[in-house]
Amino acid sequence: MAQAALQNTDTANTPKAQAKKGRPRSEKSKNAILKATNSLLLHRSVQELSIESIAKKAKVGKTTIYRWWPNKTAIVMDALRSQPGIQSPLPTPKTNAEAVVMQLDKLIRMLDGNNGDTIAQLFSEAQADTKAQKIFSGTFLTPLIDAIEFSIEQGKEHKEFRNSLDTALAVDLLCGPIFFRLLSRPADLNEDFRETYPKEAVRLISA
Amino acid sequence: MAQAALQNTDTANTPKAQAKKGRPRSEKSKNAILKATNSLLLHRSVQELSIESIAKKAKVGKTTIYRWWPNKTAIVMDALRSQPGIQSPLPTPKTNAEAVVMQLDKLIRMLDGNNGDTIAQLFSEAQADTKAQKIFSGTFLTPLIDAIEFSIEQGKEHKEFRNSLDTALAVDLLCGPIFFRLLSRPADLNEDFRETYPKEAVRLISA
Amino acid sequence: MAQAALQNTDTANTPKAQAKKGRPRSEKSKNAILKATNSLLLHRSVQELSIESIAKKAKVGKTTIYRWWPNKTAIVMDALRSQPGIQSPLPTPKTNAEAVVMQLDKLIRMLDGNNGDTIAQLFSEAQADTKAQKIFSGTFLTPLIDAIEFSIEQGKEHKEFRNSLDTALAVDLLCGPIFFRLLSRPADLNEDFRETYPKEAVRLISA
Amino acid sequence: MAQAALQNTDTANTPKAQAKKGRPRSEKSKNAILKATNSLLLHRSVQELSIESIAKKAKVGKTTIYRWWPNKTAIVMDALRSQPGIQSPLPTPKTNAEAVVMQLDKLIRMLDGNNGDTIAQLFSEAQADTKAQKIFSGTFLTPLIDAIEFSIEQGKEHKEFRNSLDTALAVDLLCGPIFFRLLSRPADLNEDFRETYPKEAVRLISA
DNA sequence: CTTTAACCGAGACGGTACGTCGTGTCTTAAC
DNA sequence: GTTAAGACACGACGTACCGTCTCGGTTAAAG
Repeated sequence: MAQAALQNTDTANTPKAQAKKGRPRSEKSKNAILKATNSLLLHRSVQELSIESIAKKAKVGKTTIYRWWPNKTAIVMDALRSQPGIQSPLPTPKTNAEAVVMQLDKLIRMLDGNNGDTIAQLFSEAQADTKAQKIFSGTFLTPLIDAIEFSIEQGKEHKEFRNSLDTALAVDLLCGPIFFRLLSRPADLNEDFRETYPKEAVRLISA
Repeated sequence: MAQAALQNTDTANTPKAQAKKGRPRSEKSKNAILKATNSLLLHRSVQELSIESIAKKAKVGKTTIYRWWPNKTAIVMDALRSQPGIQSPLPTPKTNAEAVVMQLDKLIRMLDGNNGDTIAQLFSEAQADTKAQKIFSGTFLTPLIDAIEFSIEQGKEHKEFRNSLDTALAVDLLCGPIFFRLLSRPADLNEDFRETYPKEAVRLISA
Repeated sequence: MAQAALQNTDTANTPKAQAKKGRPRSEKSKNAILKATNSLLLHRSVQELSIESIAKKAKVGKTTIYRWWPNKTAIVMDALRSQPGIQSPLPTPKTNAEAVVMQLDKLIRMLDGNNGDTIAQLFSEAQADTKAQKIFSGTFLTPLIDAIEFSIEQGKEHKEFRNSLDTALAVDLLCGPIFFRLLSRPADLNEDFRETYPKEAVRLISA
Repeated sequence: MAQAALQNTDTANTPKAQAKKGRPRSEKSKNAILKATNSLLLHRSVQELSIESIAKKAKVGKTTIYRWWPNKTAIVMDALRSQPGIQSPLPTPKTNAEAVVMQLDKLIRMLDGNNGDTIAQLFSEAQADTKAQKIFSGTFLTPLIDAIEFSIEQGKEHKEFRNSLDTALAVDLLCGPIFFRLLSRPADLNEDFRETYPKEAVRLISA
């Protein structure tokens, strides 16, 4: 589901009883790094953000950063996730069409505002850097697409959508315009759009 | 019109007869720079492309590059434009709906292949860098959007599209899915998609 | 006496019966550290030798090293000492002049070969680092100088050397050339030199 | 001759008419670097001296340093050379023995004081680092040894020294004690030593 | 047919950030 | 209380590019 996007992944990786040796990871440093990252992103773009500046601001060694994150994209994704209010749960939808509407609404909400810029920039970096690509897709894009695909498939089974609907194309039709606005005219990704677009879009593919 | 996108701008800047003294701009250097840029882009991304590497490959002073282009984005846009076969003219469309289909077809054609990656990367850089933003929007995005908007407006006048259609939204609905594929699953931006999507999309907004 | 040089100092620090609590020092770790140090020094200089590499090679925590040795110089000195064959006893000399000759011969023997490089490098490190200075002087240099000074003083009492001989200067005259060769042309610190120099040097200061 | 030691070498490298392209080397930066180096060496050892600190103090890019000097040793040697008063010319000696005395006197003078420490440290670094070795030997040690060797050879021809004298050994006997003091008891490398040692040493090898 | 001025290549310049390494200290669980 | 493991803050390394700045040397229109 859409709320899986931006969900922290490192909660599930303590399978049973790891024989941990050595000094454990410092939660303090981790938090300082994420906080510093969010703070710096208020005034600069992801590309302008340097690992050194994060380390300096967080009063942390660069090594500590490199030890735990493979690249800048991964840090920024984690930093976004750590923001309170990102993970609001969706109310249970009655129909699959309604579920899609809610997912789109949530997506627009997430992309509107400061984080929108940051996510647009991450989307960007992913275009050039394979590593960033993987991180961004795996953490954000794939969960989002999967959730919508799932709702559409379900909707097809429940006869909410016609069976001839190409699921992949439907996802593009639903999400594409949102991202296109984000990337080309972010100012138009406003409340007005959020209120009208999701229903309109779902109506279109239902036809 | 769509063919305005990627159109060279430096044809219009010789207003009349500029009484230029001094050595004129070296066409040889200009071509060497654009050629080197295209050549380097075959093996690296736009972000990996450095001005120094262009200068070195083109056997040209860095100054010469900085004298004529404000930033990397501008060089790359020029380099793309300089490729033969980019500027194929469209056949005259019979209806405005057909015009839109042709424009979308051309867009997909342009984004499919090597240049697609490069354009995606330019789109990216534009997210962070205001200068790049201006160059990319002005040279590529705005002409594209304008052309489609124009066709839609004309179509509304000729009753091909309903008058209640929000032109801006229609552009997003038409172009968004294409760019979303480009950025999220570029492999799916293939010939098959090119043949089916434009008509389907126009059909949708005509409804 | 010269044989005091490179003599282990930690034999005297078990006064009687220390009521030691807790886990005793691991001899195994100690030996592993010294062995690893000697092994690493075969392929790299003292300055290139890192505490981390010793710890890794010896499969030992860095803490263990820092607990027992104050610095790299101390480890290396201990490692040199731990090599078999370093501590050959001198035969009893008949005269003090002969004693000096034997001490010089032993010194050259020690500096010739692999250990020569290492000692030269220790000598070096001592120039910059006060701690290293103390360790190196106390463990190697001072015992050496003291022993030679002692023999000369004795020799002056026994009329083997003239009374006007400046003892400190004599030590410089005897040892200086050896170290100068070591540092400037180590290849010339060979067997030939070892056979001729000590006698010649003592002859000179006897005049 | 001894005064060749520490003599700047970059005065002779403009053979005739170099077709110099590009921006010429900035003398201002060069001087700032050497000055900063000397200044920093007053309070720290050569090993403690970092390239970054030089760059910072001299307000110069690190690249500029790396462009012109291969390593720290080379910078420090140049910095020493650049000090005024280092290059005092020797008065013409009457005999070769006198020449040697004067060379030793000059050497002691050079090693006494702040620069002595620095040279001792350079001597040190040369023990471990092959590159440093070459620089130090070529710039300082070899010229010094050559000069003394030359005087001795001349002295042998003029019957000032006996023909059976081993020139290399003589150099060790003359210089060794000076360096040994420098490295082992630098405080004893004082004016008193400078006044008595050279004559005494030459007297010894003349015997 | 010389001036004159903009252009050109080369490459040095002060900077910033990179990702890595080693330092000496620290914090665990295991013995 | 020591040990192995290994995380920590810190600082320096040498490299790559940035965009700017001199140089000496073209090149062509203007005088």
